[in-house]
Amino acid sequence: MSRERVVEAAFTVLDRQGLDGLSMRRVAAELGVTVSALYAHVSSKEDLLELMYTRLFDGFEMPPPDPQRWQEQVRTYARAGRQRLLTHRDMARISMAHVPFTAELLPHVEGLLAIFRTAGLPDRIAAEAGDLISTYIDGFALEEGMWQDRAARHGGGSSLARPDWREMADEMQAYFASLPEADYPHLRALAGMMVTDSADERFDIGLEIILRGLASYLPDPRRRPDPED
Amino acid sequence: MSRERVVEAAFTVLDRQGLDGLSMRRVAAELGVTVSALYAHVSSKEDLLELMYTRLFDGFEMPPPDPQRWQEQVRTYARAGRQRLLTHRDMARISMAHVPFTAELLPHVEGLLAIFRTAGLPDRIAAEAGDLISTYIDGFALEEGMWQDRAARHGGGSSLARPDWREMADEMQAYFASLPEADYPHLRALAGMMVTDSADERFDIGLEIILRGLASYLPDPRRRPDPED
DNA sequence: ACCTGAACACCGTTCAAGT
DNA sequence: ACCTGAACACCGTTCAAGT
Repeated sequence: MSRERVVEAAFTVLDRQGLDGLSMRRVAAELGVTVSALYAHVSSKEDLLELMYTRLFDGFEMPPPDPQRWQEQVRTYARAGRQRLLTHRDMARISMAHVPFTAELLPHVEGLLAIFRTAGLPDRIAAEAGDLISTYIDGFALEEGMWQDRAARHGGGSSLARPDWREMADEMQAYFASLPEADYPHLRALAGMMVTDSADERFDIGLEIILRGLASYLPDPRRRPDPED
Repeated sequence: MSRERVVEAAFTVLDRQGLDGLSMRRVAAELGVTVSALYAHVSSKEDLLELMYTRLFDGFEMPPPDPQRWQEQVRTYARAGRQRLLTHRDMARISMAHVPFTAELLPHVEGLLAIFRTAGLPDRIAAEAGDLISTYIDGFALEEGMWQDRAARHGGGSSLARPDWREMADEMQAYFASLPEADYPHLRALAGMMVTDSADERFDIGLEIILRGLASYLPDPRRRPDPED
């Protein structure tokens, strides 16, 4: 049956039932096989989850570091990372529970550190930068997934129905608008854009904050100047 | 028996067995009671987890925003957040699965946004900044917890034994040092500080990167100048 | 080499029944 | 008002047995 087919079936179950509904028994059922049969190809559920995690990086090559374009390279890496996490339900939760220090994933870590270090960032900053943007990618995708789940649950009906964003956004708007003005002036002031801004925009803004912070550590003033407010 | 006692017992079980070992049955056993008895005080396991999450913020007041000291206020908030997450095992995992948009937690969100907005950050940046540092705190504590678990498992013996950091660090050092020099120059160059630097230092460095990024959006040049590399 | 069947030690949740 | 006991529909993992 091969490891590959087990992983594939696991992704199918994951997309249908979510991580909480991903059981070895359901994966086996998806393959038309008994549960115990899985253990010939996979040593445990955790092993299977790690295979799924590793799968995420398949076919994604790190570019050779270009000091002149380091910010653009990081942007590309981060956006691709988020997109990969969005290809399967609850994938961010799986990603957060793992660390890329395995043989297959180390080249990616090395490639990211290469970008930071050849850009001229101090070692201590470069060492932390990798963790920082990885955490950002996972964390953002995790929240995104939580809102999608919530919208899907509210939107009733079959689990195949895609989330009803309109209704969800209106509901959040109404909630924030209902808060006492005296106690929540800032939350009310920002509620609009927190709800209406697209996730892509918001992702890029957070990314830009981190990139500007990193750029501030460059010895020569290659840092981006425009403080467009 | 009261909700309070149930939550307390849940924390006891959590610290002993971790989140994966936290079951309603064990919480009941801790209280000397049948499982079904819990459902008189708590509507579900998810309800209990949410109570634990909310508990984390108990007794933590947000300071009135001071535009002159906004960076220090954010540092204090972030460090306190991480410390709270470290008071119980796997607490970061519980935190990441929840969103602070409940009645008890909204004042904290408001307080954080207040600091960013009165500091003079543009609204779009302020709106994203809250998520960004919350994600950073949770993500950092999550990783920290994973290393602690790994160290505890490696350190054999009873589950009460605190992790053997020395052994763990040496092992990681050896692992990185064993990587082919040609393929992993940057990882090898940074391995030392990734392993030896204290978690407190590393947390502050990541926090500083974010703060510098935020500061770059201030209209007036209150941004911190020193590019100490 | 690969799969089945049965078993073990667990889960969260519900609900009638007791006090 | 609070708890028990039993039941239901699930889990991950192991292991002897079959082909």
